[in-house]
Amino acid sequence: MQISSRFTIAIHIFSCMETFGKEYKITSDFLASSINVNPVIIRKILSQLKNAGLIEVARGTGGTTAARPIDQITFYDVYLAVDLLEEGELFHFHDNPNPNCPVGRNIHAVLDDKLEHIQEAMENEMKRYTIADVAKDIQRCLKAPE
Amino acid sequence: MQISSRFTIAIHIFSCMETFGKEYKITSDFLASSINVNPVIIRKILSQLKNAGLIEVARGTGGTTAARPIDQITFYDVYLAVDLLEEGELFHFHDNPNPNCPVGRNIHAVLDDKLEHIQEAMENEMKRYTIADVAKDIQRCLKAPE
DNA sequence: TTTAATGTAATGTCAACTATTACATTAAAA
DNA sequence: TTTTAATGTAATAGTTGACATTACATTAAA
Repeated sequence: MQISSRFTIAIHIFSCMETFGKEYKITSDFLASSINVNPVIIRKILSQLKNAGLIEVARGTGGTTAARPIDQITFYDVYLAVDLLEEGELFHFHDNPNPNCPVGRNIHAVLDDKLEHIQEAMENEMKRYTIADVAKDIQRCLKAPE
Repeated sequence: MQISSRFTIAIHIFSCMETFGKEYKITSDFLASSINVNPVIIRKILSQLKNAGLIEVARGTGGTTAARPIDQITFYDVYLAVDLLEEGELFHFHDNPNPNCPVGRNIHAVLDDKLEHIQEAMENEMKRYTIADVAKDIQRCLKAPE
């Protein structure tokens, strides 16, 4: 199972906002064209980012801006916002191990902390990257000779 | 999107092999009863573990054993074996960013190494745990007073 | 030859992802 | 005030993967 493309799309959205925000109004159609997915998908993700307090979206007139400085928006913030986990658990544990079996009775207690450590390792690495890092690298690409 | 329960089931399987292997023959029915899923699901996972060279399965007579010392079988080995990733990629990147857009043209190049680092952080943590760690903790639970 | 396994094909249900159409709502601008 | 160009969201659909289940051919030991 892969992590949904909503995550990379969300990063792409922020990158467009940063790169084009001064020149263009950032609408769902504009974004859909750069990202190449349906505008309704974009609006859904924008809605999630808004609910997470990461962006502001103007109704009626349209347009989107970051709700705080982009060097304070980490990959982890975005990851949480687009709602990729059920109950915050990266691993889907099989639901009903047999309580009458010594292993079935204890497997959860024994595994849980290890799985948490793994999830944390991933989340901590996600916290190390910000939208600003991406925007900066995009700028560098644009300035570099083809 | 969560990581499939095939992973925790596989760990459970190894735990049963280690805990009960000397006393019982470890069949798919035996495992299915401890794990509480259909025996065919177990056989599918056993087949994946076998293909990855982690276990040996006896046809006809039945029974399963680890193919090498369990302190040399890491969570990462199991994770790879149960085939959770497409092309080894944890993140599903949106497929067709617009090549005519400066951001769309560069987003992949800019993001890929960051996503790899995140994936690696998770995988490295997975390599730190072995089946032996789990088996040992199960033993401790069994000895402890209720 | 019997028996108790594994291996696997076929089928089904369900949930999530992504796409798409349609339209009510909004707020600025004309 | 009307027009216009957005957003918000419901409804529907196709596709895929997870997991469940039945059925049965194959295997190898007893």
